[in-house]
Amino acid sequence: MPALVNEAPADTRERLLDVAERLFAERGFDAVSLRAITTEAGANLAAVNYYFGSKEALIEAVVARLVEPVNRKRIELLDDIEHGEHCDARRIVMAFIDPVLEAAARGPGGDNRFFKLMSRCMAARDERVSRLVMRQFPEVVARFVKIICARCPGVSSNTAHLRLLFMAGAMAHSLFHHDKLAILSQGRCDLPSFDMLRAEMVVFLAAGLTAQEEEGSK
Amino acid sequence: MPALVNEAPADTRERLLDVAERLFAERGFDAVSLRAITTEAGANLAAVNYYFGSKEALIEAVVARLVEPVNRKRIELLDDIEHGEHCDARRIVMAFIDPVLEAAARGPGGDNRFFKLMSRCMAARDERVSRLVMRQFPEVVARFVKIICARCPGVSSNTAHLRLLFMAGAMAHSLFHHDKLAILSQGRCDLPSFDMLRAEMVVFLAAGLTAQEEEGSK
DNA sequence: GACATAATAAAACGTTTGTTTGAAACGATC
DNA sequence: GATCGTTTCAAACAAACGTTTTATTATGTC
Repeated sequence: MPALVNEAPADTRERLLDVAERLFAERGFDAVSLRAITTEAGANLAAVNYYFGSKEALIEAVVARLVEPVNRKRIELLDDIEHGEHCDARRIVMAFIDPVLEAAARGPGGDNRFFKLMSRCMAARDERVSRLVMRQFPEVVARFVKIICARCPGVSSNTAHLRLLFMAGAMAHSLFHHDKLAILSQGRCDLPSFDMLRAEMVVFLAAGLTAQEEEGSK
Repeated sequence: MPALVNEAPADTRERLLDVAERLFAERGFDAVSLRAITTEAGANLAAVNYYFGSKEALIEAVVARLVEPVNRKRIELLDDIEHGEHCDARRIVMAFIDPVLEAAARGPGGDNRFFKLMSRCMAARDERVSRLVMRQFPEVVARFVKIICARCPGVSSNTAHLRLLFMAGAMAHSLFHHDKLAILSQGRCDLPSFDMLRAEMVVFLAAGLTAQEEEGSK
């Protein structure tokens, strides 16, 4: 028994989750085989089905472990805002994106695995993940819509829902693809740090969130 | 020979592209087998490899046929703006999203296949598509960045690149997932029509595009 | 030390996948 | 009408997949 050594191999179940999380983020759910996961985790092929029952259940476990604390933190931040007096739109935006950045910072630095997996979930084109996400987001959506309507003058409930959708897309997309800016810009754009990305996102999204519909103009 | 009848069966190659486009949009590239495509297209399994060489090449052909005219139209609209005198930020946004909506309107009405496939490409988490997209977007990115810098006071090139990323994400995400608003909002949100979605997007993105970074505030 | 339970291991299962093959059918040209 | 290139077809390929099974090892309990 390796006792209390840090970086200990942990138990198999946990190792499977860790490896699966990283590989799913890097390559997507379909492109990662159970063999790739178990091999890299130093476990037997049957281990996934032993601990989780199926690959689908493993995906669910990975996603839940990832999304749940983020949404919990979001609710916390919204509580803070609601109990405060004045409220910038920026704070609403930060309540949306900061828990994601924060959770990512807790993981092993350097890689973007958290971002990638997070945005794979948020913008899930995969029906399995989509169903799970659909279950975990209504509460947080309702809370955001409520506070947007209350604090952003002239924004209806329908508009708030749509703007939330825009925010989610902008965040997921930019977190996932920001490193591709080098190619897309043909080297003409500095790669943004996360602080930079966050700051730019807050400005952009807060402006969009509080935008007033103008009359006229095609 | 069925002569000049409309809705004629067209040639096999074209039918494969049409079916593949629809199925890829609905289920994703990995989830669609060549057997599903060829069966639905009334062709033999070997037809894909006969006409395209591989499944990957078929994907490339589908995506290229889809993205190319959209980006060409974008360039056209940017030309119009550049030769005009005054320029709303809204027109820049419309130059970005309208070609997508327009191309979708040309297809068979009702289904969202074009949106879905388009956003599968734009936000491609699939490496194959990603590479192709990376090749087709730099030109249009450069043009948008140029015009944003020129017409939006105080927006640097770096910021313009990021805001373009936000725009792409917001558009792709909302076009893909707008129908899920019913579940996400638990029925509290009316499903937006495309006109509605477009109008809301223009307001939101134009505000974000021209946002000024404020000093202070955490 | 014997026993029940949990965990790991190796092997095989039945599918499904993309791709290849070789022959048959078609269409036009000389 | 034979011959050519093009297109279709049925069949089989090897590889990879998720899952299951069966046996073995480790762990903790009485």
